[in-house]
Amino acid sequence: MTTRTRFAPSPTGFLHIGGARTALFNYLFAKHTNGKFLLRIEDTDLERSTKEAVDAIINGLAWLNLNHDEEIVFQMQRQDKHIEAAQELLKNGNAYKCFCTKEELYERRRQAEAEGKVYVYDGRCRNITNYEDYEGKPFAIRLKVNKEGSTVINDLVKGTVEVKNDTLDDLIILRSDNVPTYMFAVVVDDHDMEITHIIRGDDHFTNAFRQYQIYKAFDWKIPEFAHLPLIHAMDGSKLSKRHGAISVESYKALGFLPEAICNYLLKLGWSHGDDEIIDNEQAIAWFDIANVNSSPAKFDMIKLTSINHYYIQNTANEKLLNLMEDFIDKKSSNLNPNYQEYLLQGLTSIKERSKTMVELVANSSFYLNKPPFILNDKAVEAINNSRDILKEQNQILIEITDWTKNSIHNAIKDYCDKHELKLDKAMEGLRVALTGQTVSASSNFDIMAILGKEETLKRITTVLSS
RNA sequence: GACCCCAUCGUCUAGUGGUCUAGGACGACGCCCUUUCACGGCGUAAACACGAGUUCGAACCUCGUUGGGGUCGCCA
Repeated sequence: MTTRTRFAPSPTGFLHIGGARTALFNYLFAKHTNGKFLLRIEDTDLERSTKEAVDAIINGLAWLNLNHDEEIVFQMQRQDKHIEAAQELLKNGNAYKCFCTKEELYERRRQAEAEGKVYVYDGRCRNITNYEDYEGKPFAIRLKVNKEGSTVINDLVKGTVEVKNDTLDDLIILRSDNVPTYMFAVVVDDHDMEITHIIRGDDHFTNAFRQYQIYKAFDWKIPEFAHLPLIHAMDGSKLSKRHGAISVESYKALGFLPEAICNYLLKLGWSHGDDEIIDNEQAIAWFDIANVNSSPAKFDMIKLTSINHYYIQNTANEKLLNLMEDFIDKKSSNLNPNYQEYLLQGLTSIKERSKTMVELVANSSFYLNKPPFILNDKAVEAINNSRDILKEQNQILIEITDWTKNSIHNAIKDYCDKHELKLDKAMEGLRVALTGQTVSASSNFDIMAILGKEETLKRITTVLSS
Protein backbone atom coordinates (compact mmCIF):
# COMPACT_ATOMS: atom_id res chain seq x y z
CA MET A 1 0.00 0.00 0.00
CA THR A 2 1.39 3.39 -0.90
CA THR A 3 1.37 5.97 1.83
CA ARG A 4 -0.64 9.14 1.38
CA THR A 5 -0.25 12.17 3.58
CA ARG A 6 -1.86 15.55 3.43
CA PHE A 7 -1.40 19.06 4.66
CA ALA A 8 -4.78 20.55 5.47
CA PRO A 9 -4.60 24.21 6.45
CA SER A 10 -7.59 26.45 6.92
CA PRO A 11 -7.29 29.57 4.79
CA THR A 12 -7.91 32.09 7.53
CA GLY A 13 -4.47 33.70 7.37
CA PHE A 14 -0.97 33.37 5.99
CA LEU A 15 1.03 30.17 6.09
CA HIS A 16 2.72 30.32 9.44
CA ILE A 17 5.91 28.70 10.52
CA GLY A 18 4.18 25.94 12.47
CA GLY A 19 2.07 25.04 9.48
CA ALA A 20 5.17 25.03 7.33
CA ARG A 21 6.74 22.46 9.59
CA THR A 22 3.63 20.29 9.53
CA ALA A 23 3.68 20.46 5.74
CA LEU A 24 7.39 19.65 5.70
CA PHE A 25 6.99 16.54 7.83
CA ASN A 26 4.06 15.35 5.74
CA TYR A 27 6.05 15.96 2.59
CA LEU A 28 9.16 14.25 3.88
CA PHE A 29 7.29 11.24 5.16
CA ALA A 30 5.44 10.81 1.89
CA LYS A 31 8.59 11.14 -0.17
CA HIS A 32 10.58 8.89 2.11
CA THR A 33 8.02 6.13 1.75
CA ASN A 34 7.58 6.75 -1.95
CA GLY A 35 4.05 7.91 -1.36
CA LYS A 36 1.99 10.97 -2.15
CA PHE A 37 1.75 14.31 -0.41
CA LEU A 38 -1.62 15.99 -0.90
CA LEU A 39 -2.94 19.44 -0.17
CA ARG A 40 -6.42 20.13 1.08
CA ILE A 41 -7.79 23.56 1.85
CA GLU A 42 -10.20 23.43 4.78
CA ASP A 43 -12.47 26.32 3.96
CA THR A 44 -15.59 25.31 5.85
CA ASP A 45 -15.31 28.37 8.05
CA LEU A 46 -17.19 30.56 5.64
CA GLU A 47 -16.73 33.72 7.66
CA ARG A 48 -12.99 33.63 8.05
CA SER A 49 -11.78 31.91 4.89
CA THR A 50 -10.38 34.18 2.20
CA LYS A 51 -9.01 33.83 -1.28
CA GLU A 52 -5.91 35.79 -0.25
CA ALA A 53 -5.17 33.26 2.44
CA VAL A 54 -5.54 30.41 -0.03
CA ASP A 55 -3.02 32.11 -2.29
CA ALA A 56 -0.67 32.84 0.58
CA ILE A 57 -0.68 29.19 1.57
CA ILE A 58 -0.15 27.91 -1.95
CA ASN A 59 2.60 30.44 -2.64
CA GLY A 60 4.27 29.78 0.67
CA LEU A 61 4.40 26.05 0.07
CA ALA A 62 5.69 26.57 -3.45
CA TRP A 63 8.40 28.89 -2.16
CA LEU A 64 9.46 26.29 0.38
CA ASN A 65 9.52 23.74 -2.40
CA LEU A 66 6.98 21.52 -0.69
CA ASN A 67 5.19 20.57 -3.84
CA HIS A 68 2.02 18.57 -3.48
CA ASP A 69 0.88 15.71 -5.64
CA GLU A 70 -2.51 15.52 -7.31
CA GLU A 71 -5.14 18.26 -7.42
CA ILE A 72 -5.75 20.54 -4.48
CA VAL A 73 -8.93 19.55 -2.68
CA PHE A 74 -11.17 22.37 -1.52
CA GLN A 75 -13.31 21.13 1.29
CA MET A 76 -16.33 23.26 0.49
CA GLN A 77 -16.51 21.74 -2.98
CA ARG A 78 -17.13 18.44 -1.33
CA GLN A 79 -20.09 19.63 0.66
CA ASP A 80 -22.51 17.24 -1.06
CA LYS A 81 -20.36 14.31 -0.04
CA HIS A 82 -20.36 15.50 3.54
CA ILE A 83 -24.11 15.90 3.62
CA GLU A 84 -24.52 12.49 2.12
CA ALA A 85 -22.19 11.00 4.69
CA ALA A 86 -24.05 12.69 7.54
CA GLN A 87 -27.33 11.30 6.20
CA GLU A 88 -25.77 7.89 6.18
CA LEU A 89 -24.98 8.14 9.87
CA LEU A 90 -28.47 9.39 10.54
CA LYS A 91 -29.76 6.31 8.77
CA ASN A 92 -27.55 3.80 10.53
CA GLY A 93 -28.44 5.31 13.87
CA ASN A 94 -25.03 6.69 14.75
CA ALA A 95 -26.17 10.29 14.48
CA TYR A 96 -29.26 12.26 15.38
CA LYS A 97 -30.93 15.56 14.70
CA CYS A 98 -30.34 18.26 17.26
CA PHE A 99 -32.81 21.12 17.37
CA CYS A 100 -30.99 23.17 19.98
CA THR A 101 -30.16 26.55 18.53
CA LYS A 102 -26.79 28.19 18.50
CA GLU A 103 -28.14 30.77 20.94
CA GLU A 104 -29.51 28.21 23.37
CA LEU A 105 -26.21 26.39 23.34
CA TYR A 106 -24.31 29.59 23.88
CA GLU A 107 -26.54 30.52 26.77
CA ARG A 108 -26.14 27.12 28.43
CA ARG A 109 -22.40 27.31 28.06
CA ARG A 110 -22.30 30.81 29.46
CA GLN A 111 -24.38 29.79 32.43
CA ALA A 112 -22.22 26.77 33.16
CA GLU A 113 -19.17 29.00 33.06
CA ALA A 114 -20.79 31.39 35.49
CA GLU A 115 -21.17 28.46 37.85
CA GLY A 116 -17.54 27.56 37.32
CA LYS A 117 -18.37 24.46 35.35
CA VAL A 118 -17.56 23.32 31.86
CA TYR A 119 -20.53 22.75 29.63
CA VAL A 120 -20.64 19.61 27.56
CA TYR A 121 -23.66 18.95 25.44
CA ASP A 122 -26.02 16.85 27.49
CA GLY A 123 -27.44 14.87 24.59
CA ARG A 124 -30.96 16.07 25.21
CA CYS A 125 -31.98 15.66 21.56
CA ARG A 126 -30.78 12.10 21.45
CA ASN A 127 -34.04 10.65 22.53
CA ILE A 128 -36.51 12.77 20.64
CA THR A 129 -39.26 10.60 19.21
CA ASN A 130 -41.94 13.14 18.39
CA TYR A 131 -40.21 14.53 15.32
CA GLU A 132 -43.50 15.78 13.92
CA ASP A 133 -43.46 18.45 16.63
CA TYR A 134 -40.22 19.80 15.20
CA GLU A 135 -41.47 19.89 11.61
CA GLY A 136 -39.81 22.71 9.67
CA LYS A 137 -37.42 23.65 12.46
CA PRO A 138 -33.73 23.92 11.59
CA PHE A 139 -31.50 21.26 13.02
CA ALA A 140 -27.89 20.24 13.19
CA ILE A 141 -26.74 16.66 13.07
CA ARG A 142 -24.81 15.27 16.00
CA LEU A 143 -22.78 12.13 16.31
CA LYS A 144 -24.10 9.63 18.81
CA VAL A 145 -20.98 8.87 20.77
CA ASN A 146 -20.81 5.61 22.61
CA LYS A 147 -20.12 6.66 26.19
CA GLU A 148 -19.08 3.22 27.32
CA GLY A 149 -15.48 2.13 27.57
CA SER A 150 -12.57 4.08 26.23
CA THR A 151 -10.82 5.01 23.02
CA VAL A 152 -7.22 4.07 22.50
CA ILE A 153 -5.03 5.78 19.95
CA ASN A 154 -1.61 4.52 19.09
CA ASP A 155 0.00 7.74 18.04
CA LEU A 156 3.22 7.39 16.07
CA VAL A 157 4.96 10.06 18.09
CA LYS A 158 3.10 10.13 21.38
CA GLY A 159 2.63 6.42 21.83
CA THR A 160 -0.48 4.76 23.20
CA VAL A 161 -2.98 7.11 24.80
CA GLU A 162 -6.29 6.12 26.27
CA VAL A 163 -9.24 8.40 26.91
CA LYS A 164 -12.50 7.49 28.59
CA ASN A 165 -15.40 7.80 26.21
CA ASP A 166 -17.61 9.55 28.74
CA THR A 167 -15.39 12.61 28.41
CA LEU A 168 -16.33 12.84 24.74
CA ASP A 169 -19.47 14.73 23.81
CA ASP A 170 -21.91 14.31 20.96
CA LEU A 171 -20.21 16.63 18.51
CA ILE A 172 -22.01 18.32 15.68
CA ILE A 173 -21.08 16.89 12.32
CA LEU A 174 -23.38 18.92 10.09
CA ARG A 175 -24.43 22.46 10.92
CA SER A 176 -27.98 23.65 10.54
CA ASP A 177 -26.97 25.41 7.31
CA ASN A 178 -25.77 22.09 5.89
CA VAL A 179 -22.12 23.06 6.14
CA PRO A 180 -20.07 20.25 7.67
CA THR A 181 -17.99 20.95 10.73
CA TYR A 182 -14.24 20.66 10.57
CA MET A 183 -14.31 17.54 12.71
CA PHE A 184 -16.55 15.74 10.30
CA ALA A 185 -15.26 17.02 6.98
CA VAL A 186 -11.75 16.01 7.96
CA VAL A 187 -12.73 12.42 8.52
CA VAL A 188 -14.85 12.11 5.40
CA ASP A 189 -12.21 13.76 3.24
CA ASP A 190 -9.29 11.87 4.70
CA HIS A 191 -11.19 8.69 4.06
CA ASP A 192 -12.11 9.60 0.49
CA MET A 193 -8.62 10.83 -0.24
CA GLU A 194 -7.32 7.53 1.12
CA ILE A 195 -4.99 9.23 3.54
CA THR A 196 -2.94 6.61 5.36
CA HIS A 197 -1.03 8.84 7.77
CA ILE A 198 -2.40 11.91 9.44
CA ILE A 199 0.53 14.03 10.49
CA ARG A 200 -0.50 17.27 12.13
CA GLY A 201 0.09 19.59 15.06
CA ASP A 202 -0.42 18.46 18.61
CA ASP A 203 -3.21 20.97 19.04
CA HIS A 204 -5.35 18.45 17.15
CA PHE A 205 -4.53 15.58 19.44
CA THR A 206 -7.71 15.62 21.48
CA ASN A 207 -9.65 15.84 18.22
CA ALA A 208 -8.23 12.50 17.23
CA PHE A 209 -10.37 10.75 19.82
CA ARG A 210 -13.53 12.37 18.55
CA GLN A 211 -12.60 11.67 14.98
CA TYR A 212 -11.92 8.10 15.92
CA GLN A 213 -15.57 7.89 16.92
CA ILE A 214 -16.62 9.12 13.50
CA TYR A 215 -14.49 6.51 11.76
CA LYS A 216 -16.11 3.90 13.97
CA ALA A 217 -19.58 5.16 13.19
CA PHE A 218 -18.87 4.52 9.51
CA ASP A 219 -16.92 1.39 10.27
CA TRP A 220 -14.04 2.82 8.26
CA LYS A 221 -10.43 1.85 8.57
CA ILE A 222 -8.64 4.19 10.96
CA PRO A 223 -5.49 5.81 9.60
CA GLU A 224 -2.24 6.18 11.49
CA PHE A 225 -1.92 9.31 13.58
CA ALA A 226 1.23 11.29 14.27
CA HIS A 227 0.86 14.44 16.34
CA LEU A 228 3.77 16.81 16.16
CA PRO A 229 4.70 18.75 19.28
CA LEU A 230 3.99 22.44 18.94
CA ILE A 231 6.53 25.14 18.32
CA HIS A 232 6.73 27.72 21.07
CA ALA A 233 8.17 31.20 21.18
CA MET A 234 11.40 31.79 23.12
CA ASP A 235 9.40 32.75 26.20
CA GLY A 236 7.64 29.39 26.18
CA SER A 237 4.26 30.69 25.15
CA LYS A 238 2.41 29.85 22.01
CA LEU A 239 3.97 31.33 18.90
CA SER A 240 1.89 34.31 17.91
CA LYS A 241 2.03 37.61 16.12
CA ARG A 242 3.28 39.45 19.14
CA HIS A 243 6.51 37.46 18.85
CA GLY A 244 7.25 39.14 15.56
CA ALA A 245 7.75 37.23 12.37
CA ILE A 246 5.53 34.22 12.11
CA SER A 247 4.42 33.95 8.52
CA VAL A 248 6.57 32.21 5.98
CA GLU A 249 6.26 35.28 3.83
CA SER A 250 7.81 37.48 6.47
CA TYR A 251 10.81 35.18 6.65
CA LYS A 252 11.22 35.52 2.95
CA ALA A 253 11.18 39.29 3.28
CA LEU A 254 13.68 39.09 6.12
CA GLY A 255 16.07 37.40 3.72
CA PHE A 256 15.87 33.76 4.70
CA LEU A 257 16.35 31.04 2.13
CA PRO A 258 13.68 28.33 1.87
CA GLU A 259 16.33 25.63 2.17
CA ALA A 260 17.51 27.12 5.45
CA ILE A 261 13.99 27.36 6.84
CA CYS A 262 13.25 23.75 5.95
CA ASN A 263 16.53 22.60 7.44
CA TYR A 264 15.87 24.49 10.64
CA LEU A 265 12.26 23.37 10.90
CA LEU A 266 13.29 19.79 10.32
CA LYS A 267 15.80 19.95 13.15
CA LEU A 268 13.15 21.42 15.40
CA GLY A 269 11.61 18.24 16.71
CA TRP A 270 13.43 15.69 14.65
CA SER A 271 17.02 14.65 14.57
CA HIS A 272 19.42 12.33 12.91
CA GLY A 273 22.25 11.91 15.38
CA ASP A 274 24.43 15.00 15.50
CA ASP A 275 23.77 16.05 11.93
CA GLU A 276 23.01 19.74 11.56
CA ILE A 277 23.00 20.52 7.86
CA ILE A 278 20.55 18.28 6.10
CA ASP A 279 19.45 19.16 2.60
CA ASN A 280 16.17 18.14 1.05
CA GLU A 281 17.47 15.02 -0.60
CA GLN A 282 19.19 13.82 2.54
CA ALA A 283 16.11 14.64 4.59
CA ILE A 284 13.92 12.50 2.35
CA ALA A 285 16.37 9.63 2.67
CA TRP A 286 16.60 9.89 6.44
CA PHE A 287 13.21 11.05 7.62
CA ASP A 288 11.39 8.77 9.98
CA ILE A 289 8.48 9.53 12.27
CA ALA A 290 9.99 7.34 14.95
CA ASN A 291 12.69 9.97 15.44
CA VAL A 292 10.25 12.80 15.97
CA ASN A 293 10.64 14.28 19.43
CA SER A 294 7.62 14.30 21.67
CA SER A 295 8.43 17.50 23.51
CA PRO A 296 7.66 20.98 22.20
CA ALA A 297 10.52 23.14 20.99
CA LYS A 298 11.20 26.84 21.10
CA PHE A 299 11.68 28.76 17.91
CA ASP A 300 15.15 30.28 17.89
CA MET A 301 15.67 32.97 15.29
CA ILE A 302 19.41 33.13 16.00
CA LYS A 303 19.94 29.51 15.13
CA LEU A 304 17.80 29.87 12.03
CA THR A 305 20.00 32.80 11.06
CA SER A 306 23.11 30.76 11.49
CA ILE A 307 21.75 27.98 9.29
CA ASN A 308 20.70 30.58 6.77
CA HIS A 309 24.25 31.90 6.77
CA TYR A 310 25.50 28.45 5.93
CA TYR A 311 23.13 28.14 2.99
CA ILE A 312 24.01 31.59 1.68
CA GLN A 313 27.70 30.80 1.86
CA ASN A 314 27.12 27.61 -0.04
CA THR A 315 24.96 29.01 -2.78
CA ALA A 316 26.59 29.77 -6.12
CA ASN A 317 27.03 33.45 -6.96
CA GLU A 318 24.83 33.24 -10.05
CA LYS A 319 21.92 31.86 -8.06
CA LEU A 320 22.49 34.30 -5.24
CA LEU A 321 22.52 37.22 -7.64
CA ASN A 322 19.27 35.96 -9.04
CA LEU A 323 17.70 35.81 -5.60
CA MET A 324 19.04 39.25 -4.79
CA GLU A 325 17.15 40.83 -7.66
CA ASP A 326 13.95 40.71 -5.59
CA PHE A 327 15.61 42.81 -2.91
CA ILE A 328 17.16 45.38 -5.22
CA ASP A 329 15.45 48.65 -6.00
CA LYS A 330 15.58 48.62 -9.79
CA LYS A 331 14.17 52.12 -10.09
CA SER A 332 16.89 53.71 -8.01
CA SER A 333 18.81 56.32 -9.96
CA ASN A 334 21.88 55.25 -7.98
CA LEU A 335 21.84 51.74 -9.34
CA ASN A 336 25.18 50.97 -10.90
CA PRO A 337 24.65 49.57 -14.40
CA ASN A 338 27.56 47.17 -13.90
CA TYR A 339 26.31 45.74 -10.62
CA GLN A 340 25.67 42.23 -11.95
CA GLU A 341 29.14 41.95 -13.38
CA TYR A 342 30.70 43.15 -10.11
CA LEU A 343 28.53 40.94 -7.95
CA LEU A 344 29.22 37.77 -9.84
CA GLN A 345 32.77 38.03 -8.54
CA GLY A 346 32.32 40.15 -5.46
CA LEU A 347 29.69 37.93 -3.88
CA THR A 348 32.31 35.29 -3.15
CA SER A 349 33.68 37.26 -0.25
CA ILE A 350 30.53 39.19 0.65
CA LYS A 351 28.44 36.08 1.17
CA GLU A 352 30.89 34.89 3.79
CA ARG A 353 29.79 37.62 6.09
CA SER A 354 26.13 37.92 5.18
CA LYS A 355 23.67 35.93 7.21
CA THR A 356 20.53 36.92 5.34
CA MET A 357 19.69 38.11 1.85
CA VAL A 358 18.94 41.51 3.31
CA GLU A 359 22.45 41.66 4.75
CA LEU A 360 23.88 40.41 1.50
CA VAL A 361 22.25 43.26 -0.36
CA ALA A 362 23.30 45.80 2.26
CA ASN A 363 26.87 44.54 2.20
CA SER A 364 26.87 44.79 -1.57
CA SER A 365 25.86 48.43 -1.62
CA PHE A 366 29.15 49.63 -3.08
CA TYR A 367 28.72 47.31 -6.03
CA LEU A 368 25.04 48.12 -6.40
CA ASN A 369 25.35 51.87 -6.21
CA LYS A 370 27.22 54.47 -8.16
CA PRO A 371 29.46 56.97 -6.42
CA PRO A 372 29.36 59.52 -4.92
CA PHE A 373 28.41 57.70 -1.76
CA ILE A 374 26.76 59.30 1.19
CA LEU A 375 29.39 59.45 3.92
CA ASN A 376 28.83 59.38 7.63
CA ASP A 377 30.90 61.46 10.04
CA LYS A 378 33.47 58.77 10.58
CA ALA A 379 33.91 58.30 6.86
CA VAL A 380 34.32 62.03 6.28
CA GLU A 381 36.91 62.12 9.02
CA ALA A 382 38.78 59.20 7.46
CA ILE A 383 38.87 61.02 4.13
CA ASN A 384 40.05 64.25 5.66
CA ASN A 385 42.76 62.39 7.52
CA SER A 386 44.09 60.80 4.42
CA ARG A 387 43.64 63.20 1.53
CA ASP A 388 47.34 63.40 0.86
CA ILE A 389 47.83 59.69 1.06
CA LEU A 390 44.87 59.16 -1.26
CA LYS A 391 46.32 61.56 -3.84
CA GLU A 392 49.61 59.72 -3.83
CA GLN A 393 47.89 56.35 -3.99
CA ASN A 394 45.90 57.59 -6.94
CA GLN A 395 49.12 58.31 -8.79
CA ILE A 396 50.54 54.93 -7.97
CA LEU A 397 47.41 53.13 -9.11
CA ILE A 398 47.37 55.04 -12.38
CA GLU A 399 50.74 53.58 -13.21
CA ILE A 400 49.69 49.96 -12.74
CA THR A 401 49.35 48.34 -16.13
CA ASP A 402 48.66 44.82 -14.99
CA TRP A 403 45.46 45.40 -12.96
CA THR A 404 45.21 42.40 -10.67
CA LYS A 405 44.62 41.94 -7.00
CA ASN A 406 48.25 41.03 -6.42
CA SER A 407 49.81 43.82 -8.38
CA ILE A 408 47.59 46.35 -6.65
CA HIS A 409 48.47 44.86 -3.29
CA ASN A 410 52.18 44.99 -4.09
CA ALA A 411 52.03 48.54 -5.30
CA ILE A 412 50.29 49.71 -2.15
CA LYS A 413 52.66 47.73 0.01
CA ASP A 414 55.69 49.30 -1.69
CA TYR A 415 54.14 52.67 -1.08
CA CYS A 416 53.69 51.88 2.61
CA ASP A 417 57.25 50.67 2.96
CA LYS A 418 58.62 53.78 1.32
CA HIS A 419 56.67 56.10 3.58
CA GLU A 420 56.94 53.91 6.67
CA LEU A 421 53.18 53.74 6.80
CA LYS A 422 51.20 50.93 8.37
CA LEU A 423 48.87 49.15 6.00
CA ASP A 424 45.74 49.82 8.05
CA LYS A 425 46.53 53.53 8.01
CA ALA A 426 47.09 53.42 4.28
CA MET A 427 43.79 51.69 3.63
CA GLU A 428 41.64 53.94 5.78
CA GLY A 429 40.85 56.51 3.12
CA LEU A 430 40.93 54.10 0.26
CA ARG A 431 38.23 51.97 1.85
CA VAL A 432 35.92 54.93 2.15
CA ALA A 433 36.64 56.00 -1.41
CA LEU A 434 35.83 52.56 -2.74
CA THR A 435 32.88 51.63 -0.58
CA GLY A 436 31.67 54.79 1.11
CA GLN A 437 32.07 53.01 4.41
CA THR A 438 34.66 52.69 7.14
CA VAL A 439 34.13 48.96 7.33
CA SER A 440 33.75 46.86 4.27
CA ALA A 441 32.62 43.36 3.63
CA SER A 442 35.53 42.41 1.48
CA SER A 443 39.24 42.90 1.01
CA ASN A 444 39.90 46.27 -0.61
CA PHE A 445 42.35 44.75 -3.07
CA ASP A 446 39.66 42.37 -4.14
CA ILE A 447 37.25 45.22 -4.57
CA MET A 448 39.65 47.23 -6.71
CA ALA A 449 40.38 44.24 -8.90
CA ILE A 450 36.68 43.59 -9.42
CA LEU A 451 35.77 47.22 -9.96
CA GLY A 452 38.50 47.60 -12.57
CA LYS A 453 41.05 50.35 -12.94
CA GLU A 454 38.78 52.95 -14.43
CA GLU A 455 36.03 52.67 -11.82
CA THR A 456 38.57 52.51 -8.99
CA LEU A 457 40.29 55.70 -10.05
CA LYS A 458 36.95 57.37 -10.62
CA ARG A 459 35.89 56.58 -7.06
CA ILE A 460 39.11 58.00 -5.65
CA THR A 461 38.86 61.24 -7.58
CA THR A 462 35.17 61.51 -6.73
CA VAL A 463 35.84 61.34 -3.02
CA LEU A 464 38.82 63.63 -3.32
CA SER A 465 36.72 66.33 -4.88
CA SER A 466 34.11 66.16 -2.12
C1' G B 1 -11.38 23.38 36.58
C1' A B 2 -11.67 18.52 33.74
C1' C B 3 -9.09 15.43 30.29
C1' C B 4 -4.47 14.72 27.86
C1' C B 5 0.72 15.61 26.68
C1' C B 6 5.76 17.15 27.89
C1' A B 7 10.54 17.71 31.05
C1' U B 8 19.16 16.65 29.26
C1' C B 9 23.62 23.06 28.85
C1' G B 10 20.32 29.86 27.72
C1' U B 11 18.21 27.35 22.85
C1' C B 12 17.84 22.93 19.36
C1' U B 13 19.35 18.23 20.52
C1' A B 14 22.58 13.05 20.99
C1' G B 15 21.54 9.46 24.49
C1' U B 16 16.80 3.68 24.47
C1' G B 17 20.07 0.13 32.00
C1' G B 18 26.81 -0.20 32.46
C1' U B 19 30.92 2.61 26.75
C1' C B 20 28.20 9.37 30.55
C1' U B 21 33.61 12.57 35.42
C1' A B 22 26.81 13.21 29.60
C1' G B 23 28.46 14.25 23.05
C1' G B 24 27.24 17.90 18.91
C1' A B 25 25.19 22.60 17.07
C1' C B 26 23.63 27.83 17.88
C1' G B 27 24.59 31.59 21.31
C1' A B 28 28.20 33.53 25.20
C1' C B 29 33.32 34.12 26.60
C1' G B 30 38.73 33.76 25.53
C1' C B 31 42.83 33.07 22.15
C1' C B 32 44.77 32.79 17.07
C1' C B 33 44.37 34.61 11.96
C1' U B 34 43.61 39.68 10.10
C1' U B 35 44.11 46.72 7.19
C1' U B 36 38.80 47.41 10.29
C1' C B 37 34.09 44.61 10.84
C1' A B 38 33.42 39.81 9.72
C1' C B 39 34.69 34.82 8.05
C1' G B 40 37.67 30.81 9.60
C1' G B 41 40.56 27.92 13.34
C1' C B 42 41.39 26.54 18.47
C1' G B 43 39.69 26.51 23.39
C1' U B 44 36.52 27.64 28.05
C1' A B 45 32.09 28.03 30.86
C1' A B 46 27.26 25.82 30.59
C1' A B 47 22.39 20.54 31.52
C1' C B 48 20.12 15.02 33.11
C1' A B 49 13.60 19.80 37.29
C1' C B 50 12.78 17.52 42.35
C1' G B 51 11.67 13.20 45.58
C1' A B 52 10.96 8.15 46.21
C1' G B 53 11.22 3.18 44.16
C1' U B 54 13.02 -1.12 40.80
C1' U B 55 18.14 -2.83 39.96
C1' C B 56 24.60 -5.08 41.39
C1' G B 57 24.06 -0.48 38.44
C1' A B 58 19.80 4.64 36.29
C1' A B 59 19.70 10.64 32.08
C1' C B 60 17.43 6.07 30.40
C1' C B 61 12.23 1.80 33.84
C1' U B 62 7.89 2.88 37.74
C1' C B 63 5.27 6.21 40.99
C1' G B 64 4.63 10.97 43.03
C1' U B 65 5.74 16.34 43.24
C1' U B 66 6.75 20.70 40.70
C1' G B 67 6.89 23.38 36.31
C1' G B 68 5.38 24.05 31.18
C1' G B 69 1.91 23.11 27.19
C1' G B 70 -2.58 21.47 24.49
C1' U B 71 -7.93 20.68 24.24
C1' C B 72 -12.65 21.45 26.14
C1' G B 73 -17.57 26.04 19.80
C1' C B 74 -23.23 24.99 14.70
C1' C B 75 -13.74 27.77 14.81
C1' A B 76 -10.24 25.05 12.45
